[in-house]
Amino acid sequence: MLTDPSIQEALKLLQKAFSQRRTLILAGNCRSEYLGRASSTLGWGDRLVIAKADRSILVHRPAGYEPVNWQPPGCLLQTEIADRSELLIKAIRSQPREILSIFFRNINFIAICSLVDKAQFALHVTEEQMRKAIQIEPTLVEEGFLPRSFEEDFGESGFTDILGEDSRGNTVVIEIKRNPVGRDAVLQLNRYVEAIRRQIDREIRGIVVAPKLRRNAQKLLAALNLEFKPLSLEKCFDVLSMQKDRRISEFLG
Amino acid sequence: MLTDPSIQEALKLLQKAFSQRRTLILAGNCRSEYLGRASSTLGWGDRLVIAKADRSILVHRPAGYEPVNWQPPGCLLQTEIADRSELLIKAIRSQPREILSIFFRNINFIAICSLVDKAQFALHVTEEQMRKAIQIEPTLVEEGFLPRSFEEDFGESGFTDILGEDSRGNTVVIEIKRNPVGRDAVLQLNRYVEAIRRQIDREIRGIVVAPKLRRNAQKLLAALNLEFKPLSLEKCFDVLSMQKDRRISEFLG
DNA sequence: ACGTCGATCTCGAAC
DNA sequence: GTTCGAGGTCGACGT
Repeated sequence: MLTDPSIQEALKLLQKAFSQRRTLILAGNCRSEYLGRASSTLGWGDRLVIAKADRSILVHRPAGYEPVNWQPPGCLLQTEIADRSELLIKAIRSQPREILSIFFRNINFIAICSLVDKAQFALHVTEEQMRKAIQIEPTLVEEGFLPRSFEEDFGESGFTDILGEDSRGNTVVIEIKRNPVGRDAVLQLNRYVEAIRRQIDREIRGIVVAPKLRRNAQKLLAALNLEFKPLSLEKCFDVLSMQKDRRISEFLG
Repeated sequence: MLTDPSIQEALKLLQKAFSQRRTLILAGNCRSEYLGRASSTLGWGDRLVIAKADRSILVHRPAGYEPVNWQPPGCLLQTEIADRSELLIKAIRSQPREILSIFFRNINFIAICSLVDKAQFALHVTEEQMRKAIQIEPTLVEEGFLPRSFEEDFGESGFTDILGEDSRGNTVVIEIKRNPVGRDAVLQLNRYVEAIRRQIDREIRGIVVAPKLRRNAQKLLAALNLEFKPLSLEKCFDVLSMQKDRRISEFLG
């Protein structure tokens, strides 16, 4: 940890941090250039730079969620003195070829630390989990629904989320979305249904399962003769936690 | 700037930072919970928390480009003591309703600073700029191409990038992509072309303009009777900088 | 407010 | 390696 270091002191510390694969936090006045998939320039201003142990690097402005410049994990991190008085950090990626250069003319502080984080991140109620909930409890779609397969491949048209049959034996194609459904998802489902119609000469129903159907997609859905089944994330969560409880009680005897 | 502060010291500093709308950087051992559009939990580990003056907050693990938890700008930031010995940071957003809770049991350091950054960020050669380049130099599409309108609305099918005519007076629909084109973009163009065919009973050509056409999209393109015109970002950049030079020389007289 | 679309998207999984 | 779809996507722009 250094406060108001000279460029020379900073250089030494950064080289140490990079070679030892430690996490670096740096606040200072800098400008930056990026050249690669696109190109960008950013003039002088106070920013925060974070270089992680996995050799990813982020440049954050004092506002906004997203970094203004960055390089993904695995890049090559270099540092040197530029123009005699500026500290230059270069982050180079080779595939695709991209270079980020950050020039500092003043440094507020540098912090170097070794962070240990082995914890498991768990995100609940994703589309995958909605599918599992339907697998456990097919009536979430409708009474008598019978799932036959999950993530079926249909060649150039991609995948359906669930294929099954309704109580009358009709083929049912299901598209699951965790977010309110717009035209995109309806068209996507339609492509699957069309692809299956080309293969099977039978009655086929297409159902979008999601928390909500957007108003602008309603007409399209009707025009394509598809259906919508509302399913809340809370409901999925309930089904999944019930399953979990059951597994625990089975385990306990 | 505080190193190894007590929970009480940290609390005071954070409350000051939040009320004064300053940038906060904090490294420590924490766990977190998120509930909102989805829900997530993350166990104990060393992480970096950044709370900005615009009341956005990021939680970074020691690896990866993306924050593991976050809250976008404008959220409500609160801090308190939880379970007698833990520092709790709550970040609450109301639309949509989302709550992020971060519990610290140890704090390595806290840095608070006022960052000033008025610089303009300039990103070069986006799709918008490719469109401008074609507007300036229509032969980038083909000899004799005549742009008629840009970003034309076609109701439920969305927008075309450029509408125009070729040298024989045929209507031309153009879809611009800055990245290699896959099936998605081809299908998107096809939707536009179909939508126009429904309105106009004339010969219509659909052209995808992009740096590259992916192999998997070639068959689909041919099957739908659409065309591909390669256009590199460099070429667009040249045209745009030439235009800029011209504007400067016009300005100089 | 909602809807649409681009992004240096990132990330992961499947092939 | 490439390709593809999901994301608490974010952010910008339009209605």
